[in-house]
Parts: sequence; C-alpha cells; structure tokens
Amino acid sequence: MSELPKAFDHKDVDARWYSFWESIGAFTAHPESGKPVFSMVLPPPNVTGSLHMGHALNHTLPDILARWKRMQGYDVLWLPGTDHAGIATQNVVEKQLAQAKQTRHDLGREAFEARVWDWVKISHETITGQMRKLGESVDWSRERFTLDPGLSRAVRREFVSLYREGLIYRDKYIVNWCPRCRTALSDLEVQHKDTDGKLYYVKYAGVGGGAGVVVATTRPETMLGDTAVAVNPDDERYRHLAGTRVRLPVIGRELPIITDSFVDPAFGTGAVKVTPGHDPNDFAMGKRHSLPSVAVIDEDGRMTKEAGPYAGLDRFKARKALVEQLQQDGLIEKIADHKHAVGHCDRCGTVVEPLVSTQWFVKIGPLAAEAIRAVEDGRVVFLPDNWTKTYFEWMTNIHDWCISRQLWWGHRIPAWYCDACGQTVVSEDDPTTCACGGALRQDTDVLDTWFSSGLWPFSTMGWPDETPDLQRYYPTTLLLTGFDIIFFWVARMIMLGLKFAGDVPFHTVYITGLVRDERGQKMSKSKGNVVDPLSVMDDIGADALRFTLSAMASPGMDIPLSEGRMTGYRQFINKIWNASRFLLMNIGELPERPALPPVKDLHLIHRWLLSGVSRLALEVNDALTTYRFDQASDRLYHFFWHEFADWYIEFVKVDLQQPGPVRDAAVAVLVEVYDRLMRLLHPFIPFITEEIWQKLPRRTGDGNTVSLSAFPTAVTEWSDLDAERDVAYLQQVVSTIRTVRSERSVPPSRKITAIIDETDAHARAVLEQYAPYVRLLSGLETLELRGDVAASPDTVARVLEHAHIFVPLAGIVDRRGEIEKLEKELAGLAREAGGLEQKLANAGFVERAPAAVVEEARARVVQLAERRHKLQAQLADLGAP
RNA sequence: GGGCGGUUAGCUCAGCGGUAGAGCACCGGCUUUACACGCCGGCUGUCACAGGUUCGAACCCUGUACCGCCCA
Repeated sequence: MSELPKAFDHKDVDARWYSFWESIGAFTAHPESGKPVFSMVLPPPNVTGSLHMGHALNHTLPDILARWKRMQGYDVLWLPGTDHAGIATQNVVEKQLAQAKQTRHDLGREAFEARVWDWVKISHETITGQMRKLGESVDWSRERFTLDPGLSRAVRREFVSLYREGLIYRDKYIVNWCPRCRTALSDLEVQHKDTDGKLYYVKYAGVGGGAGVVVATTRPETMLGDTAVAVNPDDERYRHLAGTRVRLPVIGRELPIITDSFVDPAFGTGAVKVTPGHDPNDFAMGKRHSLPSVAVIDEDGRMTKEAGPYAGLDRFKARKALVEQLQQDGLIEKIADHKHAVGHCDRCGTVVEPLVSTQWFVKIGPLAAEAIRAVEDGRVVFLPDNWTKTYFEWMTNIHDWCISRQLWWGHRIPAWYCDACGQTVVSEDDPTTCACGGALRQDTDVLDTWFSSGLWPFSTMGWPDETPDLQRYYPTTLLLTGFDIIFFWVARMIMLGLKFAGDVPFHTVYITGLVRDERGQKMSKSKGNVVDPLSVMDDIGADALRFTLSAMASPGMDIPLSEGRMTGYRQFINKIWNASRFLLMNIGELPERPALPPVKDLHLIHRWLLSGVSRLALEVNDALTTYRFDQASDRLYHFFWHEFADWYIEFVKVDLQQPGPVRDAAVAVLVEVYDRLMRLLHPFIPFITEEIWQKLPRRTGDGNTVSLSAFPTAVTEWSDLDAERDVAYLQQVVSTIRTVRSERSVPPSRKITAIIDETDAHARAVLEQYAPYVRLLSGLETLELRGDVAASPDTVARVLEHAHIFVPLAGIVDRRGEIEKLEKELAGLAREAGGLEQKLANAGFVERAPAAVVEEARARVVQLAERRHKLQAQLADLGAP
C-alpha cells in the first residue's frame, strides 16, 4: 500500500478509469430502470477542430450534475453529439484547400462534400477524445451527429410541416450577404462593429428648376443604386422640395424627393439617399413608396453594370474612385469623420453587403409568441434570472429567419423546381417527377445549421418517431450553455420544441459566462491568448482543471482563467493524493470494511469530524441543487484541506500510535469518512477519487465504481454542536501555543512546556482528557493545568476567553516585544469596545435591532472588558509603566 | 441610442444588511516519518466616487466615473 508515489501523477491515473467506466456502461441511461429521470443534451460542439476552454466549462459543469444525480439514484441521460456546423466547417475546409491554391469549385460539389466528411472524421475523433479525457459521463451509445440519417429526416419533417403551414416561404428580400462566403446570412450571423468611417455630403442637382439637395451618406458607392431622396415630412427646411426631382450624379437618373417619417432630421443634412437594393431600411422605405430597386453590387462584392463606369470594380475601390470623381466635379460639399456600426460576417469577418435575393424564410412571429409564453409562465426558467429579460427583448423584436444558405455543406433544402410548369415541390421524400411530368431539379442551397440544431433535444431521441427515449427523457431537465448562443440556439430550441415535440425542450436553462484569459480578455487565436484545455490537462490533469472551472463558476460571471487558481487547485489534488497515502499506509491490509462503532462511543475528535462531514454533505447537496458549483467546490476544498487534513489527521495520529481499540476506532472512522469524502468529491474530480476509492476496503453491497455509489447525505445522528465547540476550543489552545512558538522562533523539534490556568470547569475537563492531542499538535513535552503560575519575566503569557496560557521560555522572552504586542491588542480591543458602547448607547439600536443582535453586542462588551483586564494585568506583570 | 454586468488585499475572485474572506503572491520559522505541489505563524483592504434609506450598508436606493459585453 505504501508504494504510492509521493506526488500525484494524473497521467498514470486518468487514462485507466475512463475506459473502465465505458466498459462497464456506467454512463448508459436505462429507460426501463424505473428510477427518476434526470436528462440533459450536450450542446453539440462544431466539428470545426477541437474543444476550447469554453467547452471545457460547459462540459464540466453538467458532468458534475450528471455524476451527482447518477449517484443520487437517478436514471441519468446525458446525450452527446456533434454539430455539422454548416458555414463554419465549410470555411475550415475551404481554408485548407486554399493552402493548396484550390477552391471548392475546383473539386465540385460531390468531391468537396467528401473532403468535408474526411475532415469531420478527424475533428470528431479529436473532440470525443478530449471529452473522454475530461471525464465526461455521457451516454456514448446514444451519440448523434446533426447530419445522421435520423436527424436529417427530422429536418425534412420540420421543413415540410412548416412549409405546409405557411410558416416557411420563399421570397425576394434584402438579406445580409457575405461576399467572401458567397452566401446569405441570418441577422444573428452579422457582427456589428463600431468603425471609424466618413460621412460624405454629396450634392444632388435639381431637375427642371428644382433647388437640388445635399445628402449625407456613409456609403457613397451605393448611391449609384439610388432611386429616391427622402426627407422627414415635418422638416421645415425641406418642405418646399417635396415632390420635386433631383438628378443622380454620374448615372444621371432622375430621383423623386419623397417624405418618410423614418428619416432622422438630425442625421447629416436631414436629407438621405434611398437605395432599396443595398440597405435594409431603404428596402423597407422602397416598399412603402413603391420605388424600384437597383442592384449596383453583386454577390462577389463587385460593382454591376448598373454602376456605369465603375462596373467590375470592387465595392471599396469603387467608393474611393467615385469620391475622387465627385470631388473633381465639385459635388462633395464636405467629408466628416463619422463613427458607425458596420456589419461583419460572423464567420470570416468580411464586411457584409445587404443584397436583394431570393431566399427561404421562416415566418417567426407565431413560433416566437408561443416561446415567449413558455418563459412567461415559467415552463422554462432562465438562471441567472436576468437572462429572461434578454430573451424577451430579442424575442419580441424578432425578424423572420433567413434559413437558406448558398453553401454545399449541410442539409439540402427539400424543395424541387419544375422547369416545365414552374411548380415548386416541397417533400420529405425525394420526388421523381413533377405532376406535369416535367423534370425536377432540387434547390441547390442548404439550410442554416441552427435549423437542425434547433431540433437537437428531440431529434436526437428519435423524433419524428414516438420512441421510448423521447417519451421518457423529453423534455430534458436542464440545459447548460453559454450566453453567446441564447438567440442562435436556446430560443430556437424553445420555439421548435413547442412546435414539434409538443412541449418545452428543457425546464431550466443555466447560462454560464465566458471563459476569458487572466486579464479578462476574450480568448482568441488572433490575440494568441488561447489556453488549450488539452495542454492544461496534460500539465495539471483533468481533475485540477475541472475543479478550477467549478470553483470559479460563480453564476452570471465570466471566468478569467487564472494561472494562480489553477496552480492552487492542482495542489489541492496533490493534497488529496497525499492524504490518501497517509490513510492507506495507516489502515493496513483490511479484509473488509471495519464497522463504525456507535457514535456515542467515539471520542470527541471523531464526533467532531463526523459532525463536520455530515454538515459538508448537506452543504454540497444544497449548493448543487441551486447550481452553486463555486460554493460546493469551496466547501469541499476547505473541509478536506483545512479541517480534515490540517486538524483531524494530526489529531488522529495520536490514536493510530496506540494498538488496540483506540486505533481500531480511528481506522474505522478514517475509512468511513474518507469513503464519504471521495464520494462527495467524485462528481468534481472523478479520476483521483475513483483511483483512491478503489483502494479502500469495500463495504458489502458496494458496486465496483464510486461513480455509481450513493452520494452522501447529512446524517442527523452525527450532528454534534458540543463536539464542534469543544474542538474549536482545543484548536484555539493549540494555535495560541503555536503562535507563541513562532513568535519566539522555537523550532518544532524543541519540545516545551505550557501551563494553562483554565477557570471554566468544562473546558478544563476537555483539556485534561485531550491533553495528549494538544501536546502533539503544539509540540509540548508537558502540559500542566494549574492556577498558581507566578508572573515572571521569563514566561510568555497569553489570554483566552476564560484561560491564561503560560509558556515558560527562560531567557528568551522579549519584554519590549511583549509589551508592544499587548498594547497593540489593547488598542484594538479599546477600538472595538468603543464602537460597541457607542452602538449600545444609541437608543435606536437597542430598540430596533433584533434582540439577539443587541444581546450579542452586550455579551461581547463584557467579554472585551474581561480580556482587557487580563491583558492589563499581564502588562503590569511585565513591569510596563 | 437601449440593455446587462463589473469596480472588495499586489493578482484572480467569493461575500450581498450586524464594522471584511479564499487561492496565488509576499514576510518569518521549519528535512515535525502523508504531502516543500508541504507544515506552522504572520503582513496586507477609507469594499470606485457622491448622495440617500436604516439603529446599523461592501451589501438596499439614486446619481457619477471608469471597464467589459449584448442589442439597434
């Protein structure tokens, strides 16, 4: 047993247990078990590469819950899987091709898709490998991928049903277009960034005696597509111009001046150009006023032939060239600096171009209304609660969802067009011919990736079939995810779950913060501050990483992953390892679990420990019930290290040195408590706890893994406030003597004498009975209990509540130091007493504060006075003036 | 422009009505046979600022400043 290495080597331990758990099916859900259900789906990571720290957090926290619930006897389903992540994955592969100077068009659609599948395989291996390394207790037998045949069938069912209900339509509309990805994007896939730009004031000459007007624009190149100029109807400055016409520079087109209350008179000159083809607001205005729409920028971001002399130029080059021309022509009145939000492609960062094109949309209003109601009436609860507001905000201002993407990677849109009769056929099964007999060709576009992941909580369980899993595990208990995908994913799951699965997809949504770097900055490859979970795990082990994330997961807060905290928790794991070594060295070879003697027969120290462990179990369960991973971790950390290891282990060394019943009782308590501690810690740090638990003598009826053992609960009979008070007293005595030693630089190897004058009978009895423990922990040769100590300059004296502690240290007492110390303490006491007396003299306090608080203050004043007297007496003994 | 969060020890963070805590860092002492990834002891804070509520505020309210995020 004693051959455990001195330092914990996670590499040696971690790898063994995961495959063991998998081999015994420890994480498999059992629908037939009859146990209560706890179910979650894992937010499926994108198959774009590997997992980052954010994943590590959002996988660790639910794993803690899954393991905890499993140990509590629940039938836990934690369903894993991955997301094909349309545009994101396609971009990754396109980048790889680009390195070989190829594009997807060089390969063709089929070969490109094959290429992506190759990549998916690699990425999937990486991700699932990382998940195993992190110890995630997911049910691999139910793993899914969003492009699995079953899930693809679900997507078709979804599309066709919504289409038949009129909730999916195809329309020509202005959409966000990424000229680099060459696809439409949804509103959510556009990142608005504040950008320093210019505001150009351009003169439009009047036509037929009209006065003309100066318009202000941030994007002069789009003026080539103007079809009107608009002013606010209430704007006195322009009232006379309404109905007149101006001439568009360069192109020469005549534009009407219209009035529309959307125009902000305070922006620029108060007159704006209207470009329905390249601005969403102008598009809407164009609809209102039946204006034509002219496209001057194409899908590659180049100027079209409508742009006259600029045709073929890149849009930004065209801007520059056009501005130069306008300046030459004297048509630029001025150019001002102007900060404004510019939309960028979420995936590649290219400036998005609003374009009019034909796309598929989901009519979102009716779906959103239901989803809002579900949160309003509490069927779905957001934690922390403030996210509810964010959700409502977005849901009530929601726009129709553009779901078609001009990509090759994803679910192909199940719509076919007949060239012969112009029919559109939307169908779950591939149709062969049109009703008219004409040939059909399928829409070449694919669906937004979130159109499929929105079904995740039920498509993974077999929907649209009524499977046993679906019946049992849907709705899921909880979803845990980052706030960055509340709109993308959470809201859509709620809408689609209500629509198709007939119920909310989860009862609780726990929203985590983002994992940031030590300075609170978002981790990003370009900043080079990415901390890779794999290398951290290599370095400090999965358990230490998990514990760090858990301890830092305060609700609603981002997590700056601090090196210092990680180090601290790595050391905690090592501490557990070494405490385990101590335990295993000392309990010896036990054929079976020793029976725990009745608590009343155990001495104070044991009773104190059992009381603490019982309370700890209560606290950990409470904390996890409210998702306070940080509190649970803190309690475990503190109890294990600073109560169990620092004090109990030191106390119990006394017992272990005495063969016979004293030692046997100590061993029994040690094993019992350690078993509980391993169980309590297991959800947080599964690897080391399994390793150690396996080495503990088994209790009859124990299974073969701690991961399926019973999670500890509070034990009422163990609660013992008297023991807690008495041990706290012993600790105070020990600490006092230790402090004296430290102040006087008495090395631990030098055994000394302490004399305690204890006036409280109970305390004296405790001290008497447990003197050996105090001696060992304080490094005492002898401990005397008597009240006749004469003041001596060679004796350090310390004051406790109702005791004096004397430590004779002949020749090394520093009188001046002692006097200073006493005076400092007296000053502190005087300050505290002064504050309290002032408080008590305040009639308001005495009358209005709770009686207990007032009582406490009074008692404290008495206590302080007593202590002051003792200290003053000591000062006198030292001969202070 | 609207909304959310933050501002507490040198650093990273807890605490959220009864005069401040953890880890790391720092200082001093220790080869105390589980652990130097350790043990013992110690130092460190006008809890951003200004008002207000309260017997009492880091904690509740109002405002200001700065930092960060989301939405438009």
